[in-house]
Amino acid sequence: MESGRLIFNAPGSGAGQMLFLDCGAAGGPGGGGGGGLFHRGGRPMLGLEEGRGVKRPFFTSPDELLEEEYYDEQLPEKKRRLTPEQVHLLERSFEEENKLEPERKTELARKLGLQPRQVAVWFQNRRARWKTKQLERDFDRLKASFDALRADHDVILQDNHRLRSQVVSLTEKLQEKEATEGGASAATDAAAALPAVDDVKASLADDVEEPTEPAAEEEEAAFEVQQVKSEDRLSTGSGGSAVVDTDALLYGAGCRFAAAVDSSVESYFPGGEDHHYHDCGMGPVNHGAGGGIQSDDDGAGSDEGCSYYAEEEAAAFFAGHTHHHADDDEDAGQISWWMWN
DNA sequence: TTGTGTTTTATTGCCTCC
DNA sequence: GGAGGCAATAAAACACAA
Repeated sequence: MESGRLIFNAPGSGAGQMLFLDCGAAGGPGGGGGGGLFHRGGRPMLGLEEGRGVKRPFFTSPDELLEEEYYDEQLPEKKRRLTPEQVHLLERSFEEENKLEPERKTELARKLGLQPRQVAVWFQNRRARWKTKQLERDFDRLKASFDALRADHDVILQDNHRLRSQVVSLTEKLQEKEATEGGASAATDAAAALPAVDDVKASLADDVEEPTEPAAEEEEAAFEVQQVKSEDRLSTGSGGSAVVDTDALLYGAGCRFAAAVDSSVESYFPGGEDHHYHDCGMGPVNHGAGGGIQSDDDGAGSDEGCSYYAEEEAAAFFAGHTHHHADDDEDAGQISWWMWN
């Protein structure tokens, strides 16, 4: 499109209503923005004159718009919004397929009375908006997962504290008896008391999920170190048999969190070599390979890249913070930071 | 009316793919 | 090298509260 008369749709006048604009030799505005379309690398762009000083209301009656005089005097102005009809058709088209092949672009432009370039720009901006929304949805899902997991974690912590107290009091009782009575009768009592402690251990061990993923060697080592630390803290008697490993519980929770995070974010975060978002679910409809929205649970095949970030971060977070569980607010702050960064 | 925040339309520059 | 995509950004249009 060279400079000259451009066909433009009149806002509020329906898709078929055209406006004719006088476009001077378009000098592009410095930097982004500015009104109208200009030439860029051979692409047609719309150039609009500036500074007529008279504004036409967004919705103007068709009668007004049909008056040639009106156009001549009022129209060459700033950028103009598309009509609701135009937007509706564009939205429908976007729902069908969020990418625009040249034929479809031309056809849409013809139907809407727009420049193909305008259609392309609209799709581009629409994809950007969709991506932003998708990011928000992913964040909400992630936050919900985190909140649920945190509640779960709090319950487990409370159980843990209660059982620890139980173990300590039983141990103390045992030691008292050993000290006061001594001899065979105390040993008998102790033997009677111990199964209860073992039961506690056994029930807790059932609660603790084994890490299902083959953890990295470093993480395993860290896990073992923390396990030992926990045992050290608790070994007040009974040969350390009464250890309830909070860290193991948290490690299990961490794995569950990583799994939750993984399934939540994989719909957005880019994966593999191709960083195009559609590989992680971009697009309103999945039209064959490489395009459109994926359902929430069809990401299994593409989770190599998509899940990496979340899983690693979550594992690192829990591995590094399991012994800080007393300070829950700090943890919350850190996980929030992680989610925002 | 005016100031301010949000949305929409469009440009620019860079990148990737063919 | 051209075409097309995306991120960042500008600026007009719009919404809304004071």
